Amino acid sequence: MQNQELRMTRQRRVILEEIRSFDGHPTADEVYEAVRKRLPRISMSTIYRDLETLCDHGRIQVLEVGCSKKHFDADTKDHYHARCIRCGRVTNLPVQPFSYLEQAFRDLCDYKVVGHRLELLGLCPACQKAEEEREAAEDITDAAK
Amino acid sequence: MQNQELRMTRQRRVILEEIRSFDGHPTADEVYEAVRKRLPRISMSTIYRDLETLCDHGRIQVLEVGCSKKHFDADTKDHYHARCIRCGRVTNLPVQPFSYLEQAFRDLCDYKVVGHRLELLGLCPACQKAEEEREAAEDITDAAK
DNA sequence: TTCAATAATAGGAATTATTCCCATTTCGTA
DNA sequence: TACGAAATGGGAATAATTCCTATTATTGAA
Repeated sequence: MQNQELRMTRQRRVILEEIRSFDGHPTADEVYEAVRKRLPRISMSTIYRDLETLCDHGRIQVLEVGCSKKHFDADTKDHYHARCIRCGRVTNLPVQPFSYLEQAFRDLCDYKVVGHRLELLGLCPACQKAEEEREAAEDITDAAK
Repeated sequence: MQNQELRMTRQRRVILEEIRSFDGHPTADEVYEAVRKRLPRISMSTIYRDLETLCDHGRIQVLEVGCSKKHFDADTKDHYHARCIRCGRVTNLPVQPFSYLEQAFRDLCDYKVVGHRLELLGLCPACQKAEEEREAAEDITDAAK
């Protein structure tokens, strides 16, 4: 892959723009919903096909985080992510990847190491807030008994 | 969850035994194939249901590695894994998880951190071997031209 | 330009992994 | 042994993704 010639069709341009302006890293259906507002006739096949094409041409990368959906990232440099265990939101971690880890782990297994992934798990700000409100509501209910 | 009373039915016992004796950490369908040799009438629903039940009771853990399938691990202590990018095989990494990472990353994002996952990516021994053989075969083909 | 070859798209069917539903079976205990 | 609760098997439903195909758009040669 990675041939020069990537036809920048309207669909591909909008997909790329929406991934770039997304707060966090969207899944395929989040890309679809965003793009659909601008190109109402776009189809899910085009979303998936173009996401793959954009990956092949190094314009985006696919994040395989520990959940069932793929996430897409317009920043193609290697970096770590935080993932919300409640809503699935995926956000960048501003740290340089620890390249020495791969060398250090090389002797711990018989794999031919080609990379690593590090993922922080937690509650995103929005879900923390929802959690707190839920707890507050429960306290009121408990107190009323 | 995590109630005392877990009925150790024949199905559950065999599922647990097969996960324990598996080389690496099997997916649900690998568990199914293994268990089926001993209990030919077992159904996929039972596999999934019992895997979940065993998780709920802390007898196994589910590994959410960066791929579409869940893997199951009879070792419920936190640990890191290596995953083969070719065949998907998941194997333990004999290292203590770096607990300090979570504290260190806490200030890098606005998430309420509850854990982290580290995954080494590479080629497992079997896939390395297959790769080498494929390359050797290609060399012969090239030379014959 | 105009036309043919090529590439991309929309829409829907197919596939994969997983979950859900329900009638039947099994188990623990009264 | 018999009853009620829990577990099972089998298949339908769901979710994410991939595949297929007829139609549409684009490119570049005449």
